[in-house]
Amino acid sequence: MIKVLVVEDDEVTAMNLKMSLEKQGYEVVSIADNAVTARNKIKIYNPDIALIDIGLQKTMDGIELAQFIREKNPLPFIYLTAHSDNEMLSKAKKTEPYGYIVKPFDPVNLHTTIQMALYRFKEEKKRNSNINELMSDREELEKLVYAKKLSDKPIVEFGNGYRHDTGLGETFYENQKIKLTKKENAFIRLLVAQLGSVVDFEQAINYVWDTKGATDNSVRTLVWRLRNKLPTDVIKNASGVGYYLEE
Amino acid sequence: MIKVLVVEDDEVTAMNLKMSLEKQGYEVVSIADNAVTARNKIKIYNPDIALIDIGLQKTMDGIELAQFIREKNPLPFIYLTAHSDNEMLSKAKKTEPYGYIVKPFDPVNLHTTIQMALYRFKEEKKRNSNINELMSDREELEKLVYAKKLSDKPIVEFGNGYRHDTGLGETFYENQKIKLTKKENAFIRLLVAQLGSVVDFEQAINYVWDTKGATDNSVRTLVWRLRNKLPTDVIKNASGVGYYLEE
DNA sequence: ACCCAAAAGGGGCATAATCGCGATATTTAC
DNA sequence: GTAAATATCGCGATTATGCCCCTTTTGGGT
Repeated sequence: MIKVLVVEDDEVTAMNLKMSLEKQGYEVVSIADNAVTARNKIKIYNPDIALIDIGLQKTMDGIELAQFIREKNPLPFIYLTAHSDNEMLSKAKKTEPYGYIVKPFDPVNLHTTIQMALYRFKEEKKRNSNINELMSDREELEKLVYAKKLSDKPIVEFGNGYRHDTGLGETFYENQKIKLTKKENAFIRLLVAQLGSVVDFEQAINYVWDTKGATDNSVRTLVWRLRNKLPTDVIKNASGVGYYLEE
Repeated sequence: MIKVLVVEDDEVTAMNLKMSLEKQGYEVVSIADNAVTARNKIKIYNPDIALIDIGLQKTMDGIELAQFIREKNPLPFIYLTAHSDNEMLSKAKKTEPYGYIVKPFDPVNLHTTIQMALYRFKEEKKRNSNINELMSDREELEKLVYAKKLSDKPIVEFGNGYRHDTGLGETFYENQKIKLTKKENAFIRLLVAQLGSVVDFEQAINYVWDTKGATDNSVRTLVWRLRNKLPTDVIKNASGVGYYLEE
């Protein structure tokens, strides 16, 4: 049986609604006379649909209640109204109600509107879950692309048997990866980027070191360590200038 | 001015509607007394909204007209009805009308219903274009993935005795499945996808964690837990860079 | 909605790796 | 030949990592 929550502060209207609904086979789980109560009742009874008097006076009006429902507890809702000024209308339409009934209500109209609202809600839910599926699909793809570090950046060859993958930022000698530290890697990247020309000290310091900077000797030490890790002698020195890679 | 098409075969009702609408500032571009005419009028006048008598007698009834509108010429439409049996109701709700008015209509109700319908239609249109954007986004990613042939190699071997099933997302050591948590699995997937190169911290965070992100320490802890579950030492560290799998 | 167990996050500290710098040897440029 | 530039090393400082523990968050089951 379809569970209906009635939110209406006029007792007479509320009872009329209740009777009319019950006669048509609906179950009125509760009647709330204000928005706060309504929120609680929704949590407790988990109704299938709510009929909301748009002109509730206390604490929060019907429109705010509808916004709460949209955000926190999706549920189809139908507005009940006695009259309607333009301001209220423009607010009400922003909540995209599932139906709208002008008092005094007609029982048949009530039934029809509820049925339509239930149907639309069901369909929208379906559509939303489809959309969510698509979204998570898309995210997975994005991650896959990211994981593979998809890049059309080139692989540069140098020395004799060296390969540097610009995308990965890694260096290989005869297809063997060379394990380097962060700064060593950075320096190699710089040398590769400048393949064919000399990297001077200042350039190296600016590129490899951030903020603090370093001395020329730091660069020399770095080169020394790097040379120890590279099987062959590919890092050449241009005396008085800097370093370069053998092509 | 908002252009309204009235589809109504009872002349008296039609004229009443027209007058009421015009008094409220709408422009009634045409009145059709049957569905076929209505279809043509829609093409000619391109109305903003249609009011459809649900009980049209000739050729095609209002419901079928609504279906035509949904499929061929999107437009918000509101049903008008004098009475409603259950069969008609169940058909009508499947077309998800933008509004529903019981005759005899109340002018204020008419206005309100039209405003709500127009608003909802506009919002739905926006949402749909967002969805379409997402879909085409996704398609492009898919193309990229296929172009780079990323989704190949269902089973990857590494370490010495490790096997990772890309499809299942499961990892085995000597044919023994290793039970891992969600994040552990995600990290392994990333390592496998990057087999042969280093996964840096930033990449790990982006891939394994969603939105919220994580700190480097989270990654380290994750690696630590993972290493506890793997019988041998296959996850290597590249100091200052990240982690990689032993091939 | 509630509870409980598993999973995840993050702090702290010990250990390990990296880095910077100075001292000294070696090479290079002229 | 000599001064400047560079290579080489070792040691202490700095930084990164491993490891463990405790707290918070998740997620499944009733």
